[in-house]
Parts: sequence; structure tokens; C-alpha cells
Amino acid sequence: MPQYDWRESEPKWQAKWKEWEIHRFDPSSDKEIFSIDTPPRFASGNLHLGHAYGYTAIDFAARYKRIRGYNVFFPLCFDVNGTPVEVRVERVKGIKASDVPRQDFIKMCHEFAENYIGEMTRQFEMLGESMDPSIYYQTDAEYYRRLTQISFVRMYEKGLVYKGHFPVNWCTRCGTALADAEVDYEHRMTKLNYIRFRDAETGEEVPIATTRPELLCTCLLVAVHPDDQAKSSLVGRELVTPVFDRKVKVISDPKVDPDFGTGIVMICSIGDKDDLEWIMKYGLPLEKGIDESGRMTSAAGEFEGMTVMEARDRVIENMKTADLMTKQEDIDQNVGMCWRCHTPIEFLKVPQWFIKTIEFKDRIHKMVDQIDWHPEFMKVRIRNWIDSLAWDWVVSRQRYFATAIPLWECEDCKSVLIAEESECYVDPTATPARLDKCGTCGGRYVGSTDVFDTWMDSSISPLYNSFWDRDPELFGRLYPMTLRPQSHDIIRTWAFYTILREMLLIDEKPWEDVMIHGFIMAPDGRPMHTSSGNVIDPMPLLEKYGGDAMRYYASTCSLGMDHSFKAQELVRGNRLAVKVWNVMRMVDTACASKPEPPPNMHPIDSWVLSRFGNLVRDVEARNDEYQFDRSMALIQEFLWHEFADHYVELVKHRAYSENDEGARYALYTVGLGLLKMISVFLPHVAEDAYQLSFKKFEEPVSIHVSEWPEAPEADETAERNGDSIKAIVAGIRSWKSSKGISLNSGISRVEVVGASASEVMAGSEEDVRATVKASELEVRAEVSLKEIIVKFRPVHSCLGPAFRSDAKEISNLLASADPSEVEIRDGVIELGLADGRKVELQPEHYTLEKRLESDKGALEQISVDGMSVLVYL
RNA sequence: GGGCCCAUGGUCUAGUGGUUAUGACGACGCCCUUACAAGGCGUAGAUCACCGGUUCAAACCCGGUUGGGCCCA
Repeated sequence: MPQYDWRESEPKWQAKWKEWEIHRFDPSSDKEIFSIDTPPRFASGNLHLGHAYGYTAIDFAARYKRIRGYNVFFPLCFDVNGTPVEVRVERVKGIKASDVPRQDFIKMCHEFAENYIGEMTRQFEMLGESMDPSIYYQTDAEYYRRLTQISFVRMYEKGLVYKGHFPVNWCTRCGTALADAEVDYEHRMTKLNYIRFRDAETGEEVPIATTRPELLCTCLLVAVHPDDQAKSSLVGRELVTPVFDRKVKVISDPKVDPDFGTGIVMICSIGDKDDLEWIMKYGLPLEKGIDESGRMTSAAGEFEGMTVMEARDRVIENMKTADLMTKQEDIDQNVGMCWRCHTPIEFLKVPQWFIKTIEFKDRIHKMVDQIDWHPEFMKVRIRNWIDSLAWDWVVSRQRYFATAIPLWECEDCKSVLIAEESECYVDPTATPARLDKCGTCGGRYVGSTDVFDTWMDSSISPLYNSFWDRDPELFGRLYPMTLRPQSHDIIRTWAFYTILREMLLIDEKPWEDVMIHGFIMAPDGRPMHTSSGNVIDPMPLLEKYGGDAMRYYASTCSLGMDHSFKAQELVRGNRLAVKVWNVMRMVDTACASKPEPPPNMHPIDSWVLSRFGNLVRDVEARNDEYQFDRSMALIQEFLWHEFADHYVELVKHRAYSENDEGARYALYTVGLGLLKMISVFLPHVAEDAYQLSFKKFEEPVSIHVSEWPEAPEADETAERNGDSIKAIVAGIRSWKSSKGISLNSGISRVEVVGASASEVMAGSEEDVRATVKASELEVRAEVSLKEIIVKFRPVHSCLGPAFRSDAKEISNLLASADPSEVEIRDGVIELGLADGRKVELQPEHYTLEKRLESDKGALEQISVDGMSVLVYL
């Protein structure tokens, strides 16, 4: 007998799907479009479990909609932008970006990413992902970046872009501005330094605690809490800072935490956002203590040119020597870090390009409301993020490998020449401005060396995908896209920026639906981190269990939740695939031709069709809500148990006979229908079984382009009676099993007894009789049963204490007694001992073994649905 | 510190007011039934995190506590 071998099957069908182009979006079709704004896979090369799950969850949607008859748009795409690639290239090549000519470094980055794309595409194929290479894109290509630039030019012309001159998050290692979304926070142990300020007039000592003494050089103000009585006398006075001898005023402000340190805080320009808030509030000058490379400026006097850490150490040393420091405490601080290189963020005033965001909060909220969020509660997350925004979006980065900002600035008057749309894509560091001289002052134009935040690229993916600005007809049909699938960690970035940008550019929502999936955790429930040693590499698992098994795991994960990874689900996935394949083999064996709907069906055939219809409707409802875990649970339960264990067993005897169209029709209809529904989840085994067992009677080249099953009408009577038939047979099979009787061994006679028995059994007598292998089967409304005592069993634990030395004899008498000759009166049995004495046994001294008997002989009774099933021995 | 989510047999998980609380993996016992031993039948195994409240009735609703995750400060 052949067996299902995924190792052979999976690569075979993956190759065929490519050849048949069954995943291809057809731009000329008039079928309804279901479009997916695929997350461009980051070009890193390594498949993570999170990817394997995430893209598979998306593929469920794609395959489901495809088999429902939609023209599915599901692009294969890669994200090949930004600092992560730069950092990897720097590491692999052992260089810094600034060591080589700009264009050379950019080329290295392109090539680096390119090398990975083939491997990542192969990994997608191993997982059976049905992305479409005919609508492929990658974000570092000029065709994509051109659109990023054009969208920027349009926003610039609409007045939505400005160059800002206030502080931004700055990574001194990468030498670039960062958006709030790019700052990670980490706990770090640092020192809280208690240092001595002095009253400018009285010389009185004022202790202040700070974690950043190097910023004393830009200290502008000292503050205490307004309710802090002990320190209220300080307000309005002037203090002198240690080391730098700056004179600063003391104010009261409610933002001060009176319990932190000494309850007195120094305000510098600029340590963090709190400092900035105070500086704005009190109109203080922005002095720059730290420059873009993380070194102290001339404001730091003798410390100029030192790194922040060097300066901090030297300032502390200085103060210790001069006895200006009272103590140091360890403190656990949450420090903002560059998301890529984990260098602590500084807050620097460096001119940057901004996109207006804050003034549009209400409009963004309204657009968020026009989109269906799955699960619904994810909407709350984006709401909170929008509400918490305090700054406009910094979109310029001082990096290399990203989309260039398409403008030139006058060397002298700084006036801006923005690229014309027809010039895009343009790299202004490589292409001179279209004007010789500045139109304002006649100065020279210099190309901007800034590049965009990569979210500027990612946030137009729906516009790119729907041919915005390239094909108005297609754009009209493709926009808004149907679905944005993504994980919950990038709601604040990808989802948020996309909604913002599409709103500002075309004022229309980017998608109808958003589907947010969770993370895959390590088996111990913690996030997978190299440092925790709990990272699981999916590739060996994929090679051991196969794509369908991995997809089965993905199908057990509910939407929006985080899930611990469990290899046991891959085991189950393998078994399910084998089960599916075997069941379809049985259907195949039974059906030598495509069965037609017969005029009359057995009740159990109507039962399985009706139940199948309910399943189809339930699965549609779950799938339409992207609750694929729920539909998979329903499908496998039905396929494995209702269909395979019960229905197939009940009709085997008919299915193999020549002339029973009813069973064959139901087997074929339900079998193929189940296979189609499960093909969304296990595409390889479904295809294999389809080609082997159904293709000979079916038109579609592949199950994945076949038609979704029609749901048969519900038939309540058939369902009710069928459930009872199923229970009767299951009861008898279970009874056989408990007796250690093999299931195919015959039994002489079965009776189904009860008021409802004749209705339940009508038309199913032969199905039941043949399935349980009974010689005779009778349905009766009632039967009179006699209880026959077969044997007495002595209860030694009671006999012993009661009868002591006689116990053994009593026990033997009891066990060997013929129950028909023993009189039992109110539970009491009288026995005569060998020496003539008589003893009375109470009910607790023995148990009875009984059997039932009817007029037809001895039997055992099973209760099913208010009926009695009598199995004759 | 804030927002959102989660807590169910050894492990993972279903279950949004009334269930003998679902299923899987693992364990144990029996059974090779002509699609399948990668199978079938069965057994053991859960104070549904803790405390309080609402209700005739709570795993489920409300409040609090503890622990975990994601995002943010």
C-alpha cells in the first residue's frame, strides 16, 4: 500500500504551482479582487519562527480567498533598506560606512541584500506560501524609491514638510537622527551623583542629584516642587554650579519629583525630553553641550572634545578632588538606545526634515475608525499611540543606504530646490541640481546628503501595490487594498505611518481590514533571545517535519495572541496530513466514477451531508473574520472523527458494493469539500490527494484554483437521527474494545430498544448491522429483561473481621455456590458450614455478578440517547 | 509608571453566565477493522493563578492582588 511521503510530495507540488502560475494575480480579470499588503520581508536571510508563523497566517487568508473565487493580489516582496543592512555590511566587511566612497558603500549594501533574496524566496516556497512573483517588489529598487520621492515632493508642495530646528533623538554612533519609534529603552545601572551647588549670595550649600554631571556645562535652571515646604525658601534665589561656576536661578515646577534624589533637579540643555519641555516652558536658550559625534563642545571648556563618558568621568573626578560631591548611589535607569546599535541616545538640536503629524490627530483617528481591526482591541493600541504623540515625524536620517531626499540646498542662503517629479528617482549627491545657481541669491546648490527614514518607503506600500501614479485604471480597482496583515509590535510604525501618509497624500484609507498577529515565544514562554539561549531555528524543524506540519502549527495560533512554540504541534500536523491523505484514498477506492446525486439516500448519508453543510458555513464565518485557528479546529475535528471514524465506517459495507450511489455521492462530496477547506492550511497534502483521487473527475488543474464547496442544506431530522446512529455504533465498538474483542469479530445479535428506536433506526438498520458485524439486528419498542445472578463474589475485607477463622471456608462456599440454588432474603444469605453451623451473610459481605437476559438469551446493555442497545452474547 | 493582552490536567490549548470543562502532545492498558498501527478504543491526570463582589447560577461579568507578554514613558 502506498503511503503519504511529504518529502516527495511537497517539493513536487511547489514546483508545479510555479509552473502553473496558480498564485498569479490577473490584472485583466473582472473577478472581485482581494488584495494583501504583504509585509516586505526584511532581507536578513534567516527565517525565524515568527516569520514562518506570520507569513503562513497571511497565506491562509490568501489561499482562502483564492479558493473562494477572488482575484488575489499577494505580492512577493522584500524590504532592503536602512541601517540594519548598513550595520551588517559594516560588520561583515569590517569597515565603517564613512571609510569608503558613498556610492561604493551603497553598492555593497545592495549586493549584500541581493544575495539573501534567493534563499528567502526558497524558504517561503518550502512553507507553501502562495505569494505572487509577478507583482514582485523590493524597497531598494529605483522603481520603488522613485515613488517614495514623488510622494515626498507632493507632500512638500502641499506644505506638509518643514525643516525643523529643534532637538531630535540622535545616535552618536550612527550619526543620525532617529524617530521616537526607533528608540528602544533598556535598563542600565548607572550612578546617581550627589553634588554641591552653592547659593550665589550666602554661599549656603545646596545638594543636587544628577546622573549626568557632564551636562553641568549647560545647566540653565534649578527646580523644586511647589509643595516642597523644606525647599520653598530656595525659589527665586541664584545658585552657582560646581566646576563650571554658572549662575542659575531656582524655580518651582510641579513636574519635579520631590522624592527623587534630593528633590532638587538641575535643568540642562539638553539631557532628555523633560529638560526640553522646561526649556520651552521657560524660554531658555538652547546651548549645545554635546555635538553630533557625541563629543563635548566648547561649552564644556576644558572638557571639549572628550566623549560623553570621558567627560562624565573627568567631571566626577574633578568634583571629588574639590570635595564638591557628597555621595554616589547605584541607580537602575531606563536609557533610550538606538534601536540598531544600542548606543545611548542623545538629544541634540540638529536641523532635520519633519512631516506634520500632530495637527492631524483627529483626522487620523477618523481614518482608523474606517478600518476593520482584527482583533478589534488592536484599535485601542493605535489610538493610544496617536494620543501620546508629542512631536512631528522626523523623516531625515544622516545615513547612506536608503532613499535619498530629493532636494538641493543653497550653500549660502540655504534656500531649497526640490526635485521635480519627472526627475525622480534622483540621488542629489550624485546628480547636480537642474539650476546652475540659487534662484534667490545666486549661490551654489548642494545636493542633500540626508536620506529618508525607511518608514517613508514602507508607509506607501499600499500606494505602490495599487499602481498609484502609474496606472489610474488599476489604481481605481486596487485601492484601498483589502487587507493589511502585520504583527502588533509595528502598529505604532508601519500601520500608523501608512495611515498618516495615505491620508495626507490622497485622503483615503489604505485598507478595508487590518489583521494583527502575535509573536512566537520560546517553549518556556519567554521571548526568544540569543542571550537567553532559547532561540529555536525553524529550518531544521522544516526539514524534519515539512511545510504542512509547520503550517499546522501556525493554524493552532489564535489571532492577536502571543504563543509559545511547541514542536508537538508539528507531530500532530504530520499525523493529520497522513490522515487526510488516507481518508481520501478510501474515498478514491470507493468511487470508480464521479458519483451523481442519487434520488434516495440513506439517512446516514443525509446526516453527513447536513453536518458538512453546517461545517462549511461555520468555517466561512470564522475565515471571514481571519480566525483561522478556529476553522482549522472545526475542520480537523469533523474530518478525523465525524467523517473518518464514524461516517466512513458506517458506509464501508455499501460503498464497496456495486450499486450504492448514496454513500459514494456523500463520500465524494464531503471528502472533496473537506479537502478543499483544508487545502488553505495544508496545501501540499491537499494537492497530492486531489491529484491522486479527484483530478480524474474534476476540471481544475489544481485544488487551489477549484471552487469552494457548496454547503448542503441543513436537515435537522437527519442530523438528530444520524447522531443517534453514530452513538449506537460507537457504543458497540467501544463495548467490543472494552471486552478485548477485535472490532471485526462478529456478534450474534443486536437489538435497539426504545420508544424512539424505530424512528431513529428507520432506513439505517443495515448500516448499523453491517458496521458492527452483527448476524441479526432487531429494532423493538420495548423488551422485558431479567437480571440473572451469575456469581457471588466474597468481600474478603468484610468477611475476615466478621468471621475470623471461618472466613476462608465461607469465602470458598460463596464463590463456588450456584446462585440459582441460593435463597437471598433482604440481602441476607444463609450458608451451612461443614460442621453443621449456619452463618448469615449481610449484603456488605458479598457482591453479585449479574447478567441480563431477554426471551432471546443473555445479553449486555448499553444506553444510548434514551435507548437501550442490547448486545447478545 | 501608563495602555493593551494573557493566566485552564505534566506540557500546549478551546471555551464570554447553566457543559459530566475541549482537544492535542506525552503516559498507561487493550485491539493489526480490506484508507490509515503516523491507526482505533479506553484509562489516569485540572481546587479553570489568588482574594473579594454581582447573580438562583461565574472558568466566563465587575474590583483588587500576583505572575507573564507586547507597546510606550
